[in-house]
Order: sequence, then structure tokens, then C-alpha cells
Amino acid sequence: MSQNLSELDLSHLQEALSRSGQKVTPQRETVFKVLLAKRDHPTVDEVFNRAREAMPGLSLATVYNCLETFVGCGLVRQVNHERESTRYCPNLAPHAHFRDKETGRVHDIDLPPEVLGSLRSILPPGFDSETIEISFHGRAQAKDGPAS
Amino acid sequence: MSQNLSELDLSHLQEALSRSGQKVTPQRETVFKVLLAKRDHPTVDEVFNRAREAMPGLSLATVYNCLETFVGCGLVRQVNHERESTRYCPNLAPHAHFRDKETGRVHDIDLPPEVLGSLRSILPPGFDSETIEISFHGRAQAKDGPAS
DNA sequence: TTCCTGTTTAGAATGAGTCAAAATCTCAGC
DNA sequence: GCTGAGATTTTGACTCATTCTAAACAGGAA
Repeated sequence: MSQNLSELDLSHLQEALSRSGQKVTPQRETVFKVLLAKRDHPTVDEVFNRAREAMPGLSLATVYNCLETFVGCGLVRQVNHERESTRYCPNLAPHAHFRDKETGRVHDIDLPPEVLGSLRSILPPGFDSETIEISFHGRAQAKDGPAS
Repeated sequence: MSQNLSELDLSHLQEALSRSGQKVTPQRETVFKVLLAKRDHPTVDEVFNRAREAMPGLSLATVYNCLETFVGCGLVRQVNHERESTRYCPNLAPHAHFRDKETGRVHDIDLPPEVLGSLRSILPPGFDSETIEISFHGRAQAKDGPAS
């Protein structure tokens, strides 16, 4: 539950927000720290509950606002699986997601550039893709450890 | 709005349903025909409206039921994009989806076996994937024609 | 201070989807 | 052709993630 989030991580927040003309507020800091502290793809509700430990007055709407802001300035990615609640992920490296049928956990799967390339190459001319989402669904061996 | 859907298509329905011990009903036929008639990844609401032209008494819940049944017996795939309404797709060949930012249309993108293979290969040992969903998001040149 | 703008808050509203229970259908067995 | 069991459909109520609205708040420029 580290208090030792590197300054570097928080400076990302600072930088990304000011890049898009927005302010660093206590709420945004708190929410961002929650995302960095446990990278388990929490839902809004989970973020809300964790964040309230540090900031009891925080409102759910604000958590929605913060997360939307982060997504908007590229700090965080949304992860959707079927119709379940949206989850949030501060891993900015290109990666796919694997959703475990049994546990519901979401795992990051590293996406090598050549695979990304071959994916891009299947688009016929005229299709200009900004984002690609890849999600696997199945069972993962209980390789425990932090629910990545 | 072709009445000439091949017998073959409808026999798929027949076969897939009885394979899982379920009945062919007028409602299911109607809904299935709607999916085949215009392969534009309709939402439940769109299916509902189209189906009611042929069967005015049809209820929304039944459309949900039918589509769930079809997905369950592998006749149809669900397509989710972000938090938008679920769409349905009778194309069973392996393919990705491209969602046009501007029009909202969803296009099927053919997925060659070798690309599918290279995707599978990025899974670390212990990850056993049953389904893969790939979705692109961006702009598509107005290569008009039926909103594939 | 005062104003302005962006942010946060609480609560109401939305809307896709699900559920429960009654009505209806189908069809095997008589 | 009837009967009864099981599947299917219907209606309407319900859930719940998310969005919206309007009022309070914060903090910097004038």
C-alpha cells in the first residue's frame, strides 16, 4: 500500500494535466495514487472505495470525473469487457487484456511491436485506426501474485 | 429486404437450435431473418424495430431472449464497443471489428489465420484463451455500400 | 475584495439490460 | 382430438452503471 509512489509517477499527472490546461487538485491526486498503488484494473466503485480511505468526503461523481479526465489526457486506459463495469488501467505500454472467466481478474498481456504491426496490416486501405483493443477471454492458471 | 434468404441460412438456425435441444419458433425465425437480411451489426433496439415490421406483436424481451439463445448456440456473435449498446453479428468467420468514429458504423475486418496465430502466441504459458476480440477504432473512408 | 473559471458535490435522471410471474404454445403420449 | 409437461413469450417492474443538473466551492487575476 506504498506511500512511496515515485515523484516521477505523480509528475506524470502534473504534466499530462497541464498539457491539456487542467489543474492538479487533491481529488485528482488521490484518485491517481489509487490507480498506481494497486494495478489490478479496478472499477469505478473500487477506485471510489479505495480513494475514500484517504479522502472521506470524495464523491462518486468526482471519481467519474477524474477518471474521465485521465483518459482524456492519455494518462489511463479504459478496459471494457462485455457489459461489465468499466475498469481502469494506468499501464500505457501497448498491451492486450486477458480476462479470467473464473476469477474475473484482468491481466495485462504484453503486445510486441511486430504483432501490433501485423494487426494493423489487416486493415484494408481507407481504414485509419487510432486505437486497437484486444481482449482474450478464458482461464488463467492460478499464477497468483498481485492481480496484475 | 429480400424474401430470398437461402434455405441454407435458415437450416443453420434449425440445426444449431436442435443441437442444443431448443425449438425453432416463429419469433426466433423472424429475429434470425432480420440479422441475415441486413448485416450491419444492429443493436437490440434496431433488431426489435425491424422484426416488428414482420411480426407486430413481438416483444422486446423476446428479442433479448432470441439473441441470447443465438449467441449461446454459436449462431451469432456479440459486438461490444466501449459502453455502447451491444450489437449483433451473424458473421461466424474469424474477424475483427472496426468502429467508425464519425458514423458509428461497425465494419468486419477479415482476420487471416496467421495473424490470429501470432496473437495467440503472445499469451504466456498458463493462459488458456477461448475467445479473442479485436476492435479498431478510427475513421473509415466513406467507401459506401451496405454498412457491412 | 470581487469576478471568473474550472472543479466538486449530491441527488435526480437515463437507459441498457435483467428478472419474475402469468399467459401461451408445442408436442409426446394417450 | 385431448391432456399435461416443459419450453417460450409477454408484460411490466426492477437494477445498476453511468450521465446530467444545479448549486456550492476554490483559487487565481484584476
